[in-house]
Parts: sequence; structure tokens; C-alpha cells
Amino acid sequence: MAGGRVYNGGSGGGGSSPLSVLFQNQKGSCASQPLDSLFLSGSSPSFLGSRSMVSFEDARVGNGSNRPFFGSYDHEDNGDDDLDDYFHQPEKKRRLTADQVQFLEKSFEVDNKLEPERKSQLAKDLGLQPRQVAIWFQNRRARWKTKQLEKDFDALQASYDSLKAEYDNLLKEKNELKAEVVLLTDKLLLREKEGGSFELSDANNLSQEPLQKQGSESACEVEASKVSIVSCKQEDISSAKSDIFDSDSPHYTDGVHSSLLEPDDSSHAFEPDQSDLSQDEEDNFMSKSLLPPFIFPKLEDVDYSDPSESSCNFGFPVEDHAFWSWSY
DNA sequence: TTGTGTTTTATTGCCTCC
DNA sequence: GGAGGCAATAAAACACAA
Repeated sequence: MAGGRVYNGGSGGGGSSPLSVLFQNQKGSCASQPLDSLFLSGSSPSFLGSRSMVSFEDARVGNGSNRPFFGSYDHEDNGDDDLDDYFHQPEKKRRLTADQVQFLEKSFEVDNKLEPERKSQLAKDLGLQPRQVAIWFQNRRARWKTKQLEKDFDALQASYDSLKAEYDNLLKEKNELKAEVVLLTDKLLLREKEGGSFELSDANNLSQEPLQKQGSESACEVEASKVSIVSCKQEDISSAKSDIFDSDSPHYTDGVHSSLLEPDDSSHAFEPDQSDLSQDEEDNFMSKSLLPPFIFPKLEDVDYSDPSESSCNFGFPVEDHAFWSWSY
């Protein structure tokens, strides 16, 4: 016996029926069905007693020579000698019979906690020591917890996989859009060189005056236009934005916006950014870029929760799509 | 039959609650 | 301080392939 711990070996509970004890804490109203059938399958539980180490003597006394006491745990040859040897062998672990386990399982389903009265009654009904019943419940709770942890793990794994796939898709989309930006910017610069520069003040006239019609200007004038664009203040952007969105032509405001193609650190939750643009390349690109910052919000600024705003919209209302239909 | 991995029963020590 | 729960672990019982 364990040192220090005194186990309740008493038989407990007097005349209450097994079911009344079993279901004293029952929450459902119809849960007695399985146990009823279990009990009613015979005049008395055929698994009374056990070969468990602790209850061995008790069971022998309590059941006399009642062979069914051994349940399904049969010896091939149960001669008297064997039986005698069996009873005199040193105490060993005995597995509970299938019926005993089934009964305990049903009881566990009703309530996985064991009150003293219920424990005593179960022990009495099963021919086990109350301690054995307590141990069985203890181990059963441990198994249940393990199973529960496995379930939780599987659920979390599935959730992770889903989020990972979503993240990968967004990353791919982001890179595709980056490539598109590069392409469009190249076209823009080419067009700028061909068609000359313009300043923000010209933007309002852009729709009426296509760039092609602007006369060719020197390269130095092109650079000058960039400077004027860069120096454009943020308040100009907001006012220009409304104008721009009324126009189907591209407009330039604060062309240098580091957030445009900057790798988003917050998007590294799963793995490093696989962007093919290095930071230097991107900075270089951005220094040349004349694109307004509100066109390219950071990825984390885009609210994907709204189905009406796909990542392709960059968080802009759908009605602003016309802005993207640049024609060259 | 035997070696090995898994499951089940039981012990031990620590912790919490009343 | 005792009772009981839990985690860790031991050890017997069991399953199964070679």
C-alpha cells in the first residue's frame, strides 16, 4: 500500500440501488437506458467480483465458488490445482473484465467525477475495492484528457493550415501586384520621357489634355517635374485624391512613399518575405516612382474581412475601380 | 516462441481545498 | 491535517509481427 496515503477501503452505501447512485448526479433524463440494459441483462451483474489484485480475497469470499466471477478472464484449464495455484500466486495486476469496464465506462459517461457514495456503490456492484474504482476513474480521466488534447491539436493544426494557405495566397497576390506596379511604372516613365513632364497643377487638366499632346521636353525638365512632385505636401494628396478619382487619368502626387513596396514585416508570421525585390532595389524603385501612396496601401492596412473589398481593390471601394483602368 | 510496442492497472509525490 | 485530484511513472497484461 502506498505510504502516507490512506485509501478508503470501506464498502460504503447501504441499500440504495446501483442506478440510483449512478445517476444521482445525472444531468440528462434518458441516460439511464444503457445502464438499465446493462443491469437488466441478468438477475445480477455477471461480472460481480474480479480478479483484481486488491479485491481478490474479498471476491473469493463474497462469491464463493461462483465461477462466473472470473468473467471473461478464463483459464484454459481450471482444474482445482490450477485454481489453487491461482489463488496462491503473489498479488499481481488483474485486468478488469469487459463487463466491468463497460459498466465503468457507462458510469464515466454519466459523470467523470466520482463522489464517495457513488464510488462505494460502484465498488459494491462490481465487486471491486472503492480504491480500484477511484483509480480506474483517475486513469480514465487521464486518457480522456489525452484524447481531448489530441482533438484540440488537430483542430489547431487545421486552423493553422487554413491560415497558412490564405497567407500564401495573399503573398502570391502581393508579389503579382508588385510586378504589375513595376510594369506600369516602367510604362509611365517611358511615356513621361516621350511625352514630357507635368506637375501636379497640371493634373486637373490631364483628362482634357492627354499626355501625348504635351510637347516633348528636355530631360532636365522631366527631372524638375519629379522634384516638384516629391515636394508636394500631404494635404495636396487628399485634395488631389478626390480629383484623381474623378478622372480616368493617372495623377502624380507624393511619388516617394516607402511603404509602397516595402516588405511588410508584420507579414512574416509564417516565413520570410519571398519578394524578389531586395530592399535596395525597392528603395531605388521607389525613388523613381511617382505613384501616390494611397494607391498602394500597406498589406496590413487592407481590410480583407469585407468581401466587397478584395485585395485587388487595395481597400478602396469598388466604385473606384475605374481608377485602375489606365489606358496607354 | 520471443522480442517489442501498446494498453491497463497501480503507486508515488505533490498540490489544492475545506 | 486529511481527502482527493493530477502528473509522472512502474509494472503487468496484452497484441502482434517475425
